[in-house]
Amino acid sequence: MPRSESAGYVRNSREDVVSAALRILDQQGLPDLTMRHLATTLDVQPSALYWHFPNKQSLLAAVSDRIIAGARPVTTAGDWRDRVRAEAAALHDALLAYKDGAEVVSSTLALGLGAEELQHRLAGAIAVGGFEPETTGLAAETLVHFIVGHAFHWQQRLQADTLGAVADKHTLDRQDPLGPRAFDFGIALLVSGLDTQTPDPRSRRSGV
Amino acid sequence: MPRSESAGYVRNSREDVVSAALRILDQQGLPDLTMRHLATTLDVQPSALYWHFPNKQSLLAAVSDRIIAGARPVTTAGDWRDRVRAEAAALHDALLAYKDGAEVVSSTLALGLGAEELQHRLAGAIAVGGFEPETTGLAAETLVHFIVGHAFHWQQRLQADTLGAVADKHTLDRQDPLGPRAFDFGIALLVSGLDTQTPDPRSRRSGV
DNA sequence: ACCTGAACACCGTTCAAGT
DNA sequence: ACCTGAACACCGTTCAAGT
Repeated sequence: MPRSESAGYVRNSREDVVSAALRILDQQGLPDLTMRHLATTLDVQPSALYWHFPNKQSLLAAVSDRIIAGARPVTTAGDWRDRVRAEAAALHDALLAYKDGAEVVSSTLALGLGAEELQHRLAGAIAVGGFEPETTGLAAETLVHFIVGHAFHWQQRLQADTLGAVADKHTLDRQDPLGPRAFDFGIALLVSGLDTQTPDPRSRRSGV
Repeated sequence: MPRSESAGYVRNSREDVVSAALRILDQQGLPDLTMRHLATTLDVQPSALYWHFPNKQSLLAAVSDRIIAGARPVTTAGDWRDRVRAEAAALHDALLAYKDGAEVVSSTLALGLGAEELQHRLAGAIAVGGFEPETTGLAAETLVHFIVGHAFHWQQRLQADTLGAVADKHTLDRQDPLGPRAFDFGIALLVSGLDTQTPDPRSRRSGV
């Protein structure tokens, strides 16, 4: 919350701005997250935002970081496969926790402006399996592309369904009856593909 | 090319508009692909574009379809694994053939407005392996997310490097020394994960 | 069948100045 | 340390009308 002091205007911290941006994102969506709209909800002129951030893209990067930081922590129980699955699920849920969250993170990630924690958490889980650092990094990158791509796609379908006034209750299931299963399947495919490279063949598993 | 006839203005077909859009995309990039700029290059008022497309999003969907249609055909030689790898490589190259191509296709795909050929081609290759239709569809979807996500990320890094005036010639390799290998690795991971589910276990392979 | 012309309701960003 | 005020250079989209 912005603290008002002796100045004749509201004083916001950088974190206040990010919080307000997240509120707009969640309640209205990315198209309504404009610098002007954001300024209005903060009771401030649009130009004031440029004291906190050099441009909109870096504001979105900060928003991305907060979305990823919201991913629940994961228990360290189980082998590397269980941990990868748990991290993947936690990050997936974090992307879905805010409207258009996956899209924001997707673009920030592509621009290389943030959200590195996504990859770090997955790499940490994979590393438990004792893979080569290079293999670990490559596998984490692959998982990131899948997780973000899936969440982006899924979130859009959810919203299209919400907006479709005429659509009966089963439209969503018909256009992708595999919706929720697609995520588990993709993760299973990647985990078993990685399993194929386990440094210790004695612990290798078969089947998905 | 637009044909001019007896009317007092240029007459463009829908395909002329898409071609002009692709030219802007490739030469200037997505941020410069505005309806107003596009109209200017076609010697037309912005409002004229709305006779061909209901909005910008559907124009971008048509652009996406053309980008995907540009993917080279693939030989039908080899088993399903070879075909999947070949299709994946062809689609990857098509996404990279136009500046910001992956980003355009990514958003179109998420919005469910086109680019279905991407998934169809991959599903066709996977189907050669004789998997259940549901498995085939899920695997194709997983591949699409990875391919598009990787291409998007990679394309942005390429351009960031091009723009970075001060960056020495090895900046790109340093920020992702695994760049070109990441794609092959991801595809290998997915193919071997899928291999794990081969209906005929006698043809199963091990190792990546 | 395809375009003009004019308008509406917006954008992101800069910069000198204020407190 | 954080904001105002005013401006610049843009956007996508609509709609009645023209040929």
